[in-house]
Amino acid sequence: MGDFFKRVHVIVAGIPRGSVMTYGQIASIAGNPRASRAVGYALRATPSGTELPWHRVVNSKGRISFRETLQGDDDRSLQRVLLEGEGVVFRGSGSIDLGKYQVSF
DNA sequence: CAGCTGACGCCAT
DNA sequence: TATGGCGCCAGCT
Repeated sequence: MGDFFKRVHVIVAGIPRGSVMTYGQIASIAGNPRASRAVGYALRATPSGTELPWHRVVNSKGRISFRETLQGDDDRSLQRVLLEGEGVVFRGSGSIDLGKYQVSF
């Protein structure tokens, strides 16, 4: 794992409960404003079992990118369920209000 | 060393 | 609003 992955890990670990950050934002803070894809790769490569709040990372449109069907609930992703569990409200279109939940620095 | 891939972003249609 | 195409960068083969 490169240094970039480590930084992404640290940044994501610091996202407060009930808030989110975008891939681009994380990439920027990590040092490479255009490495948003690499951020997704970093999260995907993260071994399960860690307590990394990966579900608090969404794309620039405030939408979920990675969908994992949940047993008995076709149209909902695990990520969405986890966020709703923290109080994040999804709009009918399936997006969240970034202006309200995104962490700002 | 040279592609290939992806939990993305941005702009044109 | 919804798609589609292309650029980007780090890791993997």
